[in-house]
Amino acid sequence: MHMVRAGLTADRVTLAGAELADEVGLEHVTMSAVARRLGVKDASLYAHVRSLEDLRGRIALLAADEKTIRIAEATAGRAGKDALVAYANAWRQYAHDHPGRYTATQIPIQIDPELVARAAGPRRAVELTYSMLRAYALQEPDLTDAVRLMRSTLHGFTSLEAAGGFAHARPAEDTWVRCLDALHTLLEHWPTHDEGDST
Amino acid sequence: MHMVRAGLTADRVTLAGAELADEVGLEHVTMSAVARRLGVKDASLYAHVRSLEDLRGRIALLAADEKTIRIAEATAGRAGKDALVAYANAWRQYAHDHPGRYTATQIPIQIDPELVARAAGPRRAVELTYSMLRAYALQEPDLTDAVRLMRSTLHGFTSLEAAGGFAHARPAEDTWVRCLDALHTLLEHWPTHDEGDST
DNA sequence: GAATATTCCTAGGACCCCTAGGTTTTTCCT
DNA sequence: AGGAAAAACCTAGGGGTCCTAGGAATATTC
Repeated sequence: MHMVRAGLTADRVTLAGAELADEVGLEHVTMSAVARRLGVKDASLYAHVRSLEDLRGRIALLAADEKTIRIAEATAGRAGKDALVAYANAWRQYAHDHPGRYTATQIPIQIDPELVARAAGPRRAVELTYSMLRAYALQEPDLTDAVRLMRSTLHGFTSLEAAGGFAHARPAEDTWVRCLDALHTLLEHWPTHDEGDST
Repeated sequence: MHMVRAGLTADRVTLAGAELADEVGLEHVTMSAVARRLGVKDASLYAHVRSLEDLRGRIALLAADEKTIRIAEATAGRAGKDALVAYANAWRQYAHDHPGRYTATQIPIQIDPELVARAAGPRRAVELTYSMLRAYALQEPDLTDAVRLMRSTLHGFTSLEAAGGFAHARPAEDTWVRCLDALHTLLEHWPTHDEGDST
């Protein structure tokens, strides 16, 4: 007659939501569905998670953390083009392995600031990118611009690829390799400007 | 006593949905909300639009058309870096002016094929990109790769920018200009490979 | 072992998607 | 012009979702 408890926790709820997102897509992650997966009534989740919006934010933070860890492991001990390729591949691979979690990172975020503060992922990710680009010896503000270009390109590519944006004519994989080559060359010959515009 | 009709049509419903998306975000575009905006009961919309999913698809196609037209107008009569900058600015400006419509173009699309066939937007967009890059005299498959890199970078940048991905330290506008410079130089010095890898 | 805090539940309101079938307006045909 | 046919819009309602309020069962703490 002992009713055994499910042992819920904010993290366990978030994880269930993340798994569900990878399986059926983030837009189908609902309170009811997560509750069903955990063998619990939907109302029970609200003791651990403020709202569906909140749950989505937590999934996004989880994904950011996981992605950062993967990139850190992949780039450890590498430098220059080696590091660049490892960084980019880890990014893309994470998006492939966890499509639902990855799309969670794209949503215009409205997350509890207190949560964000505790999550090391995003901050760590920026540091990683900067140190990965160190080999190219760029000076500020070019370094910041290069970081942003990197993130834009990687995010754009994986995002378009996931949405089926590349027709089947040429394998996305081949384009990916060439784009990394191109980024590498670009970073080596970054067009530095004198601050004064000639207009 | 004449009940005046709203004069609904698939296009008018789509437009109302698109406007709503820009105002309150695509995720808040609901059948009921669109119906309210049109002064109509939600059930009335189903005579013109198959479902909410269908409506979202139509908004995405509308956005693709509009964006393509803007880019076409902006790049008309330009070539080389001029054309590149005009193309990219038109893209980014559209995303700024119509954030809801723009995010509609990002969703992994599941649209009625018959609708897609009638919409000239996407096809036209690809042609535009190819002809814009013609000035750089790339040969296939480099041309396709360059097109994909362009789209990835532009989409990634505007998407990250919209999501608030760039901290306030350096104005996004400045980074944007530098990125366009970088893309231009990259396209001029595209790293062509001999087909055989030396491994 | 009793008091307290926590976990999970039931009940229910408000909203949303979508279908079925009826009523009113418009269009079309002769 | 008048009637038939088509289209536009409605009401009614089932089933799902999010979320709150408050109650019952289980852990935890002293």
